[in-house]
Amino acid sequence: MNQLSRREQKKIDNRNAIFEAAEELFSARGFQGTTLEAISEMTGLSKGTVYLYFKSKEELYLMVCIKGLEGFRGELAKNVKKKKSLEGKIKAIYLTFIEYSMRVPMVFRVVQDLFVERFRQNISEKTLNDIIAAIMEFLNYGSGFVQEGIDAGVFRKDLDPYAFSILCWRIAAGLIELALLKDPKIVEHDSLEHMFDMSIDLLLQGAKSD
Amino acid sequence: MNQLSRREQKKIDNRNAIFEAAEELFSARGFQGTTLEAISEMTGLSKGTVYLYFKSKEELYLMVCIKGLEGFRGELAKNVKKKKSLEGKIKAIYLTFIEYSMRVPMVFRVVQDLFVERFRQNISEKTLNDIIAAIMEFLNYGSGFVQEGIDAGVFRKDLDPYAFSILCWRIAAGLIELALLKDPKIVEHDSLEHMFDMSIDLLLQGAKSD
Amino acid sequence: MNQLSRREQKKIDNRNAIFEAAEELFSARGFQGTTLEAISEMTGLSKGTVYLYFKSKEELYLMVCIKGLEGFRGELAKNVKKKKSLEGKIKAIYLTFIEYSMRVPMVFRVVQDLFVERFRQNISEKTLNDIIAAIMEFLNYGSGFVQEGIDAGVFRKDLDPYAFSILCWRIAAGLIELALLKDPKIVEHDSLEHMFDMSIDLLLQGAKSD
Amino acid sequence: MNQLSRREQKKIDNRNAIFEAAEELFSARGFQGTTLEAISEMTGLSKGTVYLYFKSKEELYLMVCIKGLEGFRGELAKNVKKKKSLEGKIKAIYLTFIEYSMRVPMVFRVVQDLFVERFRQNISEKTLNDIIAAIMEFLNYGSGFVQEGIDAGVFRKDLDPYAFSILCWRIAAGLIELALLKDPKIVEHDSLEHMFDMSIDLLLQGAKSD
DNA sequence: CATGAATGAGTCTTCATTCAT
DNA sequence: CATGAATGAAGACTCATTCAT
Repeated sequence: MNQLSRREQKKIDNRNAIFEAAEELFSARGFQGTTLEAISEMTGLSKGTVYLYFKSKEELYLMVCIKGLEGFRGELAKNVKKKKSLEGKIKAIYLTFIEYSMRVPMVFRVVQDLFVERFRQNISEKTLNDIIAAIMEFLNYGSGFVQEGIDAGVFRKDLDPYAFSILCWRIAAGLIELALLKDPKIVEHDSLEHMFDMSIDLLLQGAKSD
Repeated sequence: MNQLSRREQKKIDNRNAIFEAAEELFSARGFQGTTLEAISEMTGLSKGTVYLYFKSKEELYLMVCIKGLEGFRGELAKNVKKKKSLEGKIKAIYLTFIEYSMRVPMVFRVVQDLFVERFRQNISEKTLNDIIAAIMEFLNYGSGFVQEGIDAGVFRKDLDPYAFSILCWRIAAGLIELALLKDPKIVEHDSLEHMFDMSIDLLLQGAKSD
Repeated sequence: MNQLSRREQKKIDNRNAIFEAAEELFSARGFQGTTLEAISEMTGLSKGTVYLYFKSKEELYLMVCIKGLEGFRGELAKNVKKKKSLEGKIKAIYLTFIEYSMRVPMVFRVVQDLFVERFRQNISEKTLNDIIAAIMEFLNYGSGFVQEGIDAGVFRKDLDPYAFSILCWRIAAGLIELALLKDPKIVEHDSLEHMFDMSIDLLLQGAKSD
Repeated sequence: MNQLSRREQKKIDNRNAIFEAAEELFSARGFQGTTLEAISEMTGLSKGTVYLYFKSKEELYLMVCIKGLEGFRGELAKNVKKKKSLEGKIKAIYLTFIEYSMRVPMVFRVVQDLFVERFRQNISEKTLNDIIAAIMEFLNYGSGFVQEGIDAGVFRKDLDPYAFSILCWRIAAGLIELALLKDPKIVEHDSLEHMFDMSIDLLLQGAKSD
């Protein structure tokens, strides 16, 4: 049983090693730019071994995306639950997205890429749709709260909840991109923290009625 | 001399043809996704000919980026000059950036790419700095007007002009990314136009004093 | 001893299981098209286990071939014995060959394969000669009856018994190839049954004196 | 013009070299057994070059098949025209098939392979259908003459022309396979020639009324 | 200058075989 | 004996780059 468990552990370790290497490489070099060779080198495993754990480069990519999205989903639910007010919940979504993207940039990068047409090449329609569906789920999650706010008279009647969610998402994404730059030639980190708050406050303020 | 000038003209035409094909293809398919084959097909010139004008695929890419930034600079100056009010000028910068990015996505792409490690690998330090300098120049250009606004009492005294510029830039970028998606699975184009206006109005409103 | 014999039985069972899976797969998909993976899956045994019983994929292939030829030999003897008349015996050989080939295509395949250079490459001279010897044994077996027929005045004096056997063999082979096509795009199975009978009747009629 | 023609000639030569190497290799080793490496080595050209002339291994394979079938078609028409009698024409088809297969064995082998299910793996449905269509065209060509014979009262009324064509084809194929064996361990060439005539005579005799 | 044929390094993927457990 | 994870040598195919014409 000890022996078995050592073997099993090795398998799990290998799988994780491949996964993590993939996360890092896909995130740094994108789908096309990442080679199986690089993954195998980084893990110290052979190329063939990668195929024991994932049936193709694309599946591996999809797994990385999905795992990241699920991690985000969990964190989101937790943080939103903590807040009572509608505004607090919406703000929590916004800031959780930013905070999670900063902590697990791979997911952000990978979704960001998929989202830009040119990186879609070589990725199957199905994988694409799976991920787009996940994104839309998050957008709808946010829209729900916005709608509640409209119904409660807190937000403007003429606000399109879905459009507002997208706006928030894209603004956050725009800022995260900047924040992820390791080399802060353009802006310091302190200002960024400030921008995160400033931007969501601005957004919420704009959404409020009168 | 006539002969010579005709030949010279031909050279210029060829170079331009390659340039334009490259702009379109790099912008639609990215660096890796664009093949020399595609460029040569689109221009009607041979693959070998491309190498007479540019010493490598990468050099061509950089040339295209740089030219795009210069084009943007020109357009920006022109549009800003048209507006009298400070707010109008700032809005002009914001919207010119969006409009130009939609029309010549290449420029937008190159700047976005800088954010991603993988593109830095293929680009020399000098070129990188050149492009970052160009970006900061634009940011400072915007900051100038914001500062004017603060001095004139139109904008809040506590506004950081540079940070505000960056915020505008990133918000615009987040939206452009979405807009550049040809396949509007997530949002329709009409809503986007609306978002462009909504976002800058929101930003300016947030910046104003009181 | 009971323990031992149970273990021994298990060994025999495993060997047989591998053998049968190999027969089915080699016959359906050929040597190259059959993977160890498929064999191991079909038997429920691991890939490594296959190597405990056979030292390579090729050895397994040869074993399967040889066993098939022996099976055919047995069936042939049995069916021929049942028939009293010379013609009946010859017909029995012909039809047993066809029927056996349809039921255990592997045997048929291996003999056919011998005709093709590519299979000779992977097979040792000795094995090749063994198989050719087996074929000639069958041909001579048939020739014997034909010779009897000539001696008895039933068949034409000028008939070459060995050549006639070969003719029968090749005709049967030509038809079997067609019949083994699972996808009856070219001819339906009913017509095939008819062709089997038609062909041997034609052959025997042609062989008869007068 | 001399220069141009030398270049053009080189292209034609290369294409032919690839074609011939492919014919030989496909015929000797089958589709799966033939590697691009082998083709490139045999021609002295690089692997990449093969792809300049044929867009895939499969296309090359298809080309080889088609060219062979067309060569056969031409020869067939010529030889059939020479004969006046129906029986002569049918015999001409039969013998032309044999003679052509002996002279250009690649085509025979390649078609023979396609015909056996296991070699179909890795070959697209389209290629397969193209070749099956060509085979059926030949079969129908033969059937036409058989039908004429039935209508003219020369052949038995109950003869199925298409089935008879197939029978002839398979018998011929069975004999050719044997004849193509370079190493005449089983039968000498003289006997084979005799078998070719014997078999068609037998077939025609069987087809005749009464 | 222009061409485009040729190259060969590089990419994903498969699979027979080995070996530590 | 049995396992199945790991390997690495191919294999088909792509593409930036070169070079003879």
